[in-house]
Amino acid sequence: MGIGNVSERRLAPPQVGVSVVILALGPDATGRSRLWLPLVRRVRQPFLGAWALPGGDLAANRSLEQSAYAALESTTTLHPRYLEQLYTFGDPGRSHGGLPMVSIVYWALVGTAEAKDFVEADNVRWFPENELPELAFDHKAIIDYALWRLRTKIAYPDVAARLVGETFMLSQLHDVVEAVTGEPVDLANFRRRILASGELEDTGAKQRVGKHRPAAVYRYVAAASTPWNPYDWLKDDDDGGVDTGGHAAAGPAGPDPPPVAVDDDPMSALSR
Amino acid sequence: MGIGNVSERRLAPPQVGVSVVILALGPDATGRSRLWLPLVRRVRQPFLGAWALPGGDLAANRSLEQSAYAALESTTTLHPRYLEQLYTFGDPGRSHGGLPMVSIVYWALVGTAEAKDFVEADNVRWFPENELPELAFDHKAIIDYALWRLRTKIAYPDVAARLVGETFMLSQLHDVVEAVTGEPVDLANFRRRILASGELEDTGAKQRVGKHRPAAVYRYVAAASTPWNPYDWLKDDDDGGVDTGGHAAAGPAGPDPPPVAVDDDPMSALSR
DNA sequence: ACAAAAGTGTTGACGGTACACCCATGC
DNA sequence: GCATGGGTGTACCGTCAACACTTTTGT
Repeated sequence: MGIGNVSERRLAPPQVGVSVVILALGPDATGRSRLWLPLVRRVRQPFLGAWALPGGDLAANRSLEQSAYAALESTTTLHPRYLEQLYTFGDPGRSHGGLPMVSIVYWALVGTAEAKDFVEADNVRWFPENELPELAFDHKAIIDYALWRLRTKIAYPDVAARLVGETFMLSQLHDVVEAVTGEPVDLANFRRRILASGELEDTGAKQRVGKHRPAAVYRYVAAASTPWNPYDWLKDDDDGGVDTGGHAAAGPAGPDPPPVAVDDDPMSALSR
Repeated sequence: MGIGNVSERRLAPPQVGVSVVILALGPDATGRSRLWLPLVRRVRQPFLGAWALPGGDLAANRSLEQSAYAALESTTTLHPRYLEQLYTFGDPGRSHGGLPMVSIVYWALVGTAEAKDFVEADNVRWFPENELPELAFDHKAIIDYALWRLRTKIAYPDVAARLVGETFMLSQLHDVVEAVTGEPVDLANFRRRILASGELEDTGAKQRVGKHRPAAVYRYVAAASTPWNPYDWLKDDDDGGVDTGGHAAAGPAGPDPPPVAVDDDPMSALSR
């Protein structure tokens, strides 16, 4: 669009995009677990040819979450098991010469089980978190921020659980936490803490990994006081006073507000 | 702008606004402390005449924070002591008939000391949190969300401190916490916990409130591992790898990420 | 029997809560 | 002295880290 001079461009409404930081577990060269994320190669200026977060313009008839989901679909067929708004970036200058740009950024977790169908299309590639290429705009900083968020939340059973498959052994969950934090975690205490949360259910199945004692297989079940996001209030506003559930259980240092439970049907989060 | 039919309007870029939930302490009818917030009366459709959050369009040459600050200035001359991005709302239908609208919402705390100059302009009025009028759009839900955020964070010394004046007695801080949470808090334990945080400094001054023993006067001093926001990474990205400081001190259940320390000079947060 | 991972028990440090108590001040 | 809030002491309890220990499996 040919808006010519500077003063006119200042009045032009900023472009609004929705981007997603998609995180999945995968093996690194040595076989250890590591976080991977898909990036897309830019096909236009600025930063033509550079790698960037998946994203797109916000369509006016879609919710932010739907737009984030659409961006996610552009790089992987995997269903997100977790999708949460991360932050909105909109400072002038971050586009480095393009139009002023507001980016509403989400972060998503996808299960590791399915993560092998890393659809490597022409302009999409998965990178391990510690070997990122040069990134467009301020996307490197955004990814770092998303990783920080993940690391501060990985202690919560639901977050860790959404990085593995539908069912899992406790040792898997433990590996995930150690991979994400980089810190060793006492397995015995981890077991107790995670089980005490009441958010894991023993499926009854056993799984043998080596030639050793088989481990119990668990499934994640949402806690009674479910995750919580601003849309709950929006809904209440419309249909009047539904009990929002005891989020007070989270306590004053609780697992901060707007996570969105994307259960097993990923569309459930989109139809709110 | 005269975009006529529906399919064209869908393609129109959404309007981007920045709004602020401004919170201050004030007395209620019985003299108890209570949260107050300023609202503005809408002067155009939709929701003409209804009360709404202060806000404005996002100017392309301003940062989000600057825009939030500008919105704040439209209702009060008070300087924010705390300013943090709350959430971005952008679902279709929330504008109830207007253009599709994305609202990037901040929340701000202003000190109670100065809060008496509630500039009650024609179209601005302060309301106590429990006696809000009918609100435009989904602003009621947004305010409820901001209040929830405040209540989950009020246990942290810095948040509580920013709701009172520059200096204060511990009993004042205690009153604030009780007013915000609505729960009684053991004063003796509150003292110890808050002092143990290391974020309060004894000014040496004493203040007498009744005819009783005078109380020590404290001042808030930022902790070594300071508050933390995404812009830190953006800055690091530009000038290369400055140590971001030990935000790990917050721990896994820590006081979640993006608060913005608005010290005593409110512009300091805007020049980042 | 042995190796290796699954899973349990025990202890002690720490932080928070409840509540009794002393201190400083004005009347 | 006595009332009133400022400020301290202490005992108890729950949570969690550390780490020794037992159990179950395959070879």
